[in-house]
Amino acid sequence: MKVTIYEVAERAGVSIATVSKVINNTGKMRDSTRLKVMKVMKELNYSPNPMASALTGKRTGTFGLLVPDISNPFFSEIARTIEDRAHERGMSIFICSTDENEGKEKKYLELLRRKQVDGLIIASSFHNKTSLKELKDSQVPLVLLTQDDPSLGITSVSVDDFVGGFEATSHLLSKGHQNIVIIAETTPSSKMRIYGYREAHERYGLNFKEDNVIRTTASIINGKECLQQIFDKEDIPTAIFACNDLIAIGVMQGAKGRGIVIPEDLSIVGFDNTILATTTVPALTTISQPIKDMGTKVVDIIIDEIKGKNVSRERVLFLPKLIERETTAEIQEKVK
Amino acid sequence: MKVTIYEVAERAGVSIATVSKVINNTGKMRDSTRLKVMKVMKELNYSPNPMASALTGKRTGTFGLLVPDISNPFFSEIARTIEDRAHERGMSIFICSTDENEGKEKKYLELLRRKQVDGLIIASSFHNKTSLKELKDSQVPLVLLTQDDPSLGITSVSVDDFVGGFEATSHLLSKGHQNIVIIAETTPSSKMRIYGYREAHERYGLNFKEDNVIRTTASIINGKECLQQIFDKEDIPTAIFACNDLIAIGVMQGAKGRGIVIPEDLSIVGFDNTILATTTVPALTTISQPIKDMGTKVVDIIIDEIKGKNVSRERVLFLPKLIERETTAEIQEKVK
DNA sequence: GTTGGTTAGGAAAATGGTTTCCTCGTTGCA
DNA sequence: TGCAACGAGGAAACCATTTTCCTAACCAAC
Repeated sequence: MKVTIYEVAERAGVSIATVSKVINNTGKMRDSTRLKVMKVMKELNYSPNPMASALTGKRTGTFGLLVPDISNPFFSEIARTIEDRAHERGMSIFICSTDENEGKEKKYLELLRRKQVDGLIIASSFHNKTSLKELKDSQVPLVLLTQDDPSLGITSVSVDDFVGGFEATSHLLSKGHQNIVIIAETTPSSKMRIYGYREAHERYGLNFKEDNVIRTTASIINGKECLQQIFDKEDIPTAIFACNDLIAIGVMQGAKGRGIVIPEDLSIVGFDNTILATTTVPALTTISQPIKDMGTKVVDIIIDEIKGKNVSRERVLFLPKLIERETTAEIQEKVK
Repeated sequence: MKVTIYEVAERAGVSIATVSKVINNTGKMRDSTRLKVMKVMKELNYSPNPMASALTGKRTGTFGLLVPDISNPFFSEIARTIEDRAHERGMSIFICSTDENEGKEKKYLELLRRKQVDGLIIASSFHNKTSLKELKDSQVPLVLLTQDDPSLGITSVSVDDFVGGFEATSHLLSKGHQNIVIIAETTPSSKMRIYGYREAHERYGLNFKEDNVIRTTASIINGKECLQQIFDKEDIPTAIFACNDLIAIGVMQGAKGRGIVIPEDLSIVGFDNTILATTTVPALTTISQPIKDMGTKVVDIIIDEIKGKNVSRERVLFLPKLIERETTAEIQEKVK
């Protein structure tokens, strides 16, 4: 039922080898022949079977995208730009949500290899560095997204987390806050944000307190719990820098439950600038990542790698930007 | 470099035919043979090349999921449950965002056919009924998700939109609202919600006014614009039923810009119960769809169809549920 | 007119499986 | 002991391509 290369060949009065050459634009032949074949292909609305091509070693035209969780708005937003760019460039993507779980990471990697994806975009932060190294050594075109571990020497595109952490913290410090808690994930990018937080403190001549660093994983509920935890202690902060919007929102909800008024009693800065940051009341001050640029760039890079260009490892860092909305205020207001 | 069926056959001292039979669990053979082959497969960590299998007419183990926009939280949440269930059952998915755009729908359909997906889950509401019919006739296993057009006679799983519209409106009516505007999309499911809205009015002995139906497409900005539009007219409603959370949030933002207080001045009900409904302040009263159940069910159905079971057309309707939060109030409060 | 160099285009192997017969050895029964 | 029936496993065709040689035709030059 599907039209094959044989039918095209027959109709055009040539051999399948010739048709194949027309398809791939290889080999030499008379223009008249090429044109004739192309005409027939058009007539028959023929397009080569990707499975068969893949079998003989050609690309599959697909790549895998590993994210922690596609239902997390940050990742669904970036997935969308990746999807668009990929299709623009003739590729399709398999999306897998790993939940940052080692078992799933491994399983999906296995699966994607079997599907013979041409490349891999990894936005899930492999806690297991070994498997990442293996992957790198195994020749599969590979780009890290949203995480940037210099020690691995893998091409990556991400936001400058250090700067992001620095900006967020500086913003808070500039408003007079001195006791700022940072709620971070256990990922490398969070680590860099913590360094930025630390650096900002130093610039302001303040000491970095290890106690002010809380770790959790990204979810609203976790953010809420952290808030509880923080306010159950005696040393209550005046500001919180949450390493992503989900956590920030959890914090906001927790605060509301406790009758803490934002930003008067507590300033909050998030990270990612997802759609969620615009829908809260008060709207969330957050650090924005240039999602669209990042998605586009990462696709372009992986396609280059697939095509064998650009063998040099590249680390692309986009600049984050503070989006000031309504969850941060001068410390004085509180004193009032 | 990849281990093939030939190597397995050689190591096990059998022919590739036998190995194939072991893989597919077909044919007769001595248990000892089967075991031996299985042992070798394990040793070599062999798994069959899906491309080769697909070439010979077997399934590819993939299916396509067409959604309007994966960055829309409702769809990313449902995509996640679909993804999980699909992987559980050994399938992978290609996700495509159509933006409800005819050109893209067509393009992606074409693409997915070429990729020889085993089936299609369509959550994007094809305005072009013809191509949906063609699809249906073309034998590809097909399930509609989130939309349910009885006239098409295609297997579908969705929420009972009529009931949803009815519940949302009844809730508002029961709170004393008499002038309720409904902001709907131009999709079949919105149509059913409008019917529900209408039915609820009739039950309350109220007339249905065509003027109270506003149409737009799903986005925050559109919701905002609708609010403007509504309040620029002389006949101002006391409640708005938005056919999805995005629009509802737009309405809330628009209201805030105009100094309209929710729910005192205006009650709002959304639809979908996405994560967004929980993050607004006040939290959005909305109609929830059992996303997890729907995602799981749709995957199970499509797999049944792929396997050739369940040829009878099935229409699964899940019951929506009103989640009362903080954006709806008794009309009296306003009078006070 | 023969030789040699190009070139267009084709034959066939290879890719990694599935599947349809076949064959051959064993068993059951008369 | 002889024959049919059956069960285990293999040979080979097939799926839709790509790719590597080949071959034959053509032309120029000697």
